[in-house]
Amino acid sequence: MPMTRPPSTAAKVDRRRALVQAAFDQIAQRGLEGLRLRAVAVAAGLDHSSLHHYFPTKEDLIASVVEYTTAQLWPTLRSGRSPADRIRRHLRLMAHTMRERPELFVVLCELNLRAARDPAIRAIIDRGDQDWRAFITAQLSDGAWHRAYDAAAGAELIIASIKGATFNPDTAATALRQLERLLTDQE
Amino acid sequence: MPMTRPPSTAAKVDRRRALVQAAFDQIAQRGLEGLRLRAVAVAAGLDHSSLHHYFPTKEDLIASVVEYTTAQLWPTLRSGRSPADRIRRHLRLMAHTMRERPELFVVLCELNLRAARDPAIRAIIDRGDQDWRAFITAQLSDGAWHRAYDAAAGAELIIASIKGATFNPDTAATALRQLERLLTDQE
Amino acid sequence: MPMTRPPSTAAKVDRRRALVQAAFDQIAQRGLEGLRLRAVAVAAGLDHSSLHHYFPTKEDLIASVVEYTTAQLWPTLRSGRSPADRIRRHLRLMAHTMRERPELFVVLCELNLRAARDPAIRAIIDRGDQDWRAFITAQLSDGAWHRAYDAAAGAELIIASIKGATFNPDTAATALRQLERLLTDQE
Amino acid sequence: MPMTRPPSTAAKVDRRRALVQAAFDQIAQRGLEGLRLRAVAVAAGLDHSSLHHYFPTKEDLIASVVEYTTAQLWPTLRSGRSPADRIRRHLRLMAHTMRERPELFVVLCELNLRAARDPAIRAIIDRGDQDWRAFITAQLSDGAWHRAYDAAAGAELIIASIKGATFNPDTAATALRQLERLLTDQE
DNA sequence: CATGAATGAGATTTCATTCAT
DNA sequence: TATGAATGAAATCTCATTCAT
Repeated sequence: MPMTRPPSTAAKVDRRRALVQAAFDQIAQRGLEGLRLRAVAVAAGLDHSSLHHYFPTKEDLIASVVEYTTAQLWPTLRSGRSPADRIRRHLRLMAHTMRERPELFVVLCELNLRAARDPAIRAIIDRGDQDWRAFITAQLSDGAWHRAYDAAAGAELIIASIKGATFNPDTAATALRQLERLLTDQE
Repeated sequence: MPMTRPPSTAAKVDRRRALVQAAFDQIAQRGLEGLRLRAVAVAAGLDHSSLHHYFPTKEDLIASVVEYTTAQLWPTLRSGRSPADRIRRHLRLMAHTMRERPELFVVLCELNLRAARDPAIRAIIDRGDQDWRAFITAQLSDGAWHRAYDAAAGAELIIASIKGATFNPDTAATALRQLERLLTDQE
Repeated sequence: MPMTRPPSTAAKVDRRRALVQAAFDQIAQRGLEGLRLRAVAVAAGLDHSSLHHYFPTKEDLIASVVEYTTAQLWPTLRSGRSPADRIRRHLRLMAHTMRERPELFVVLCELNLRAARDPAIRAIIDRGDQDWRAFITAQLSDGAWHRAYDAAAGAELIIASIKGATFNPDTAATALRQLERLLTDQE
Repeated sequence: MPMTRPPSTAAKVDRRRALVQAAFDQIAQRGLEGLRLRAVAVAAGLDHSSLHHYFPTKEDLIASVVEYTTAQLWPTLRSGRSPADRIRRHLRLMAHTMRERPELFVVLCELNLRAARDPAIRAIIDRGDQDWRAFITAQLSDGAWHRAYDAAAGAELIIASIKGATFNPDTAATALRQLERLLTDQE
């Protein structure tokens, strides 16, 4: 029983989006390992064969999920009046997001892990990480950080803490709050 | 006529160990997702069916790998003369191990991720984490840490940093060194 | 807003021709087994769905390829002043064509093979074979051949030799030249 | 309902043979294009998954079919008292086999055709062809053939005729008989 | 105990074809 | 008329697991 939907350009974009979203959800629930194209297609409301119309291969779909996921995160940057304020806001926003949208970090974690073996994913993630790193380093260099310290090293610590906090969602906010305190007490 | 070697208890233990080690190696190389029982059996030098003799199900084998992996890490604790020294040593030892035996952390990462969906693995890992957490908290409470801070929160930060540092092996040492500096400068 | 060109009859015929030619090329390169309608359509410069407008089903397209292919071959007959000369020319022309346009024979071979299982194709090919057989038999009966021999049998031999020579393009000319010598030495 | 059969070594060989035979039959009936592993497995009386136990990939199975098929043919050589007699017997045996076991030639034809695009098959077939060519050339050089002619060229003609005769099973015997007459009349 | 043959469930991918627009 | 989205059927291959031997 063929369901006919308006195949306008907008619809095509919607379909792609729906598929990516569905794939994201699946990864969040069952992990990259448990990602099944059939399930994704069903969740997006179309035949598993049609999925290949939009994403010829599974890797293509995953790549889109990587882009989608990282894109969700970076808009959280950039707000705040001073460098120190921006770092503070960033840490809190991350902790907040971990509570509100834990899937985001779960999926990111999955992707980070696979990136270790998949250059294609590695590339996309690295791109995002570069921006992230640059942002934090800039704030630290710009006064959010005791001059005696190395801004780059500080950025690595912040990034590591955030990534690692993901593994224990319950205590993530606590850990990041402690980091914030440690950093601001240096000023 | 197949030669049946007398399966002494020692030999049996050796076989199990070999299988777990082989599984660990496979996970390190190909990820949990790429873990194939046949490959494990071959690497351990026996038939894939014999593997089921020692580990009836795949999950059983993985559980043993979890135990093996965590067990590799905790002996690294406990050395050092003062609490602050023990924390310092711990951080450096972790950074050192990340360089020397990165597989340990790769595998741990894989297992941590799966733990999110697998209660059995979750339990084993949590057990290890408890000890870890307890050790760090103890040192922090015991003077390794500025009194104004919360030892438990500090422990969470340290754990998160270490776990997260795994994702970027290149900058792991830098990040942890920075954390160490931040902590010790509080004294 | 898609530009709809007036599909004049001439253009329509051209489109069909282009499709058949493209299909022929595909078969030559990838075999009947590797014939993909989408690839054909792309090669002919139109949409895969438009192809179905000209050839409702894959079989229809193939049938047209059969006709096209056989049609390419028979014009090579008929020249020469005497029966013996015509046979000689025919053999040489065939050998020559095998070198110059090997695809023709490759495709013919593919079609011959499928003809064994597909009556529709069988019919078209047989029609061509009949003319071919008749032509050769006529020449042989007409003096190109030692009277003691059976013209029909000779025709079968010639046809078999030519078809079989296709399989080894390198030695095709050699084989056919030998046949020619054998035949003419009988005169 | 698991069917348990004696998994002796002999049985294993039998199973492989059965699978190759079944594959051969399938190719004879439906062509290489129509070869379906499931159908082969069913015809051989086992699960389609078990087939992969014996032949990891489809190509492996096909390779075995190529060997099996060519092996069926060459034993037909070598009998006869004189070179001329051996050639005569060879041609008649071929014609006879074409009538009695036409599948042999159908399959060979399919394989020859695919050999044009598949080097692996090409290699196996070429090996057989070399022996065949050598045998015929030897007989021709050895007196089965008028000295004025080139033995190698004669061999090519014979091979081409036999291969080509396959396409028209009805007239194959006629064509080959005519070739025989042509050759022997040269003596 | 150890082995290898066997299975069944399932995953990705391909492709001819159809249906609205 | 031409397009591209959608479908369903099917095909190859993988893998954990089980069962005789």
